[in-house]
Amino acid sequence: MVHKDKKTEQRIFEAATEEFLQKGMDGARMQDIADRAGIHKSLLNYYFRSKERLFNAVFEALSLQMQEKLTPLFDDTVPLEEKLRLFFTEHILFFQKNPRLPLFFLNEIARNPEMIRTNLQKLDVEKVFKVLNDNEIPETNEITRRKEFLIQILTSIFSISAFPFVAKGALDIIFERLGLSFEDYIEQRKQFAVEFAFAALKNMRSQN
Amino acid sequence: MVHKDKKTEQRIFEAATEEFLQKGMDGARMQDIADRAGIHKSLLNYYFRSKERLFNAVFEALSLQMQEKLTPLFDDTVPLEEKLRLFFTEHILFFQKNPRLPLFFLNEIARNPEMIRTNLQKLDVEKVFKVLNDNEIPETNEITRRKEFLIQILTSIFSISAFPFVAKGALDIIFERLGLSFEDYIEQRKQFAVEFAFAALKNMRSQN
DNA sequence: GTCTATAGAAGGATAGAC
DNA sequence: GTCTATCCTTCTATAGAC
Repeated sequence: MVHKDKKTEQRIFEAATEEFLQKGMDGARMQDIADRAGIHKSLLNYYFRSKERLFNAVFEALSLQMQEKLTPLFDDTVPLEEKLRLFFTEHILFFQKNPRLPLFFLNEIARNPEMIRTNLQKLDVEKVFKVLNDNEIPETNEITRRKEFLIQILTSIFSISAFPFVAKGALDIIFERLGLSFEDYIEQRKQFAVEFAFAALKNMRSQN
Repeated sequence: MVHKDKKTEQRIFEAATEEFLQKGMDGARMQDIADRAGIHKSLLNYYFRSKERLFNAVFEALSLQMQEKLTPLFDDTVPLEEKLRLFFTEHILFFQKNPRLPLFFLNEIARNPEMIRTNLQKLDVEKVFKVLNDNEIPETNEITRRKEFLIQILTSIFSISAFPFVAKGALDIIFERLGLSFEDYIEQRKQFAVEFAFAALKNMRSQN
């Protein structure tokens, strides 16, 4: 529930963010957003005109937030292992605070790629490549092959921190039967992710 | 579109599977399912009584299919690298044929964990552990720590093959800007996944 | 088993009073 | 700016003819 003393527009926006994150565009109800915000349904249309516009406002803010948090740039002088540690720490902490975000994000993109495409104009893809330095990537001959290889590595690294949150629902069920807790698992993952990724990169380099 | 010569019930079921996979429970429309099947809307209720029951039937069949395909058991005599190759080949091929399945699955579980829990009674969690042999897991002292460590490894391995499909929508946009294709990326991943996971496991073992 | 017709409910959006 | 009342559309589900 959103606090009463904030401006109505912001209360609506925050309530809508919660509702959309939890139920997605299709599952979210304008009535439920109004209830969360503690205001009348018709005010949603007064401030944001339609459900679609309200959703777009929320989605745009969230994807901007993700971009800022998830594409950190590292100095060349930072050693690889330390770089991975910073990378995973930042990612996992962010997802701990926003556990529903990755699944929401991927889901809405899949459901409506055309609408989303216009919302992602600002995404600076080149920045993603700056996460690793040249000397940390196994050598290859051609430029294209190298780009493809880098993408394989980056998606693998990213998946190590993002996937547990995307799969949280399924993992909760599995962990319950094994007597484990998701929270502990995530705490351990901060360390494990570094070791796993570092071991992989170190070993692949020496193989090449 | 589903073929006319099949039994109505099966045509409905297949049409519903397509619709639910594409739009999810909330976004799917009974009218659209009927259109896909080429029959009248009211027949959906005649055969499956309600949207919820139709969804449950589809979900149960899909999760059974996933379980069968995604928890292969390996012989102890198969070497680790070969085991990983078989594992990733089977997973990625399955996801290539059913690219929407992982996102659909994780999404529906997140949206409705209670309803889903009853649908997953048959999930044999212990089988998941049989993917790796004892001697392929870095050594730890306590039993619990060991179980936690194994889960870290298995979720990492699983994410390497599943995450690209979960994130397909976002990757499509990124790849488009980089002049890469998702299909090529997946083909390359069959080989890359083995190398990455093998390198990580090999190096973590020697570290311990 | 399949169709037509329609009920009944829910959800998004707007008009208008205050 | 905020609320009440209401419209209109969409969607699920059912009744009943064939």
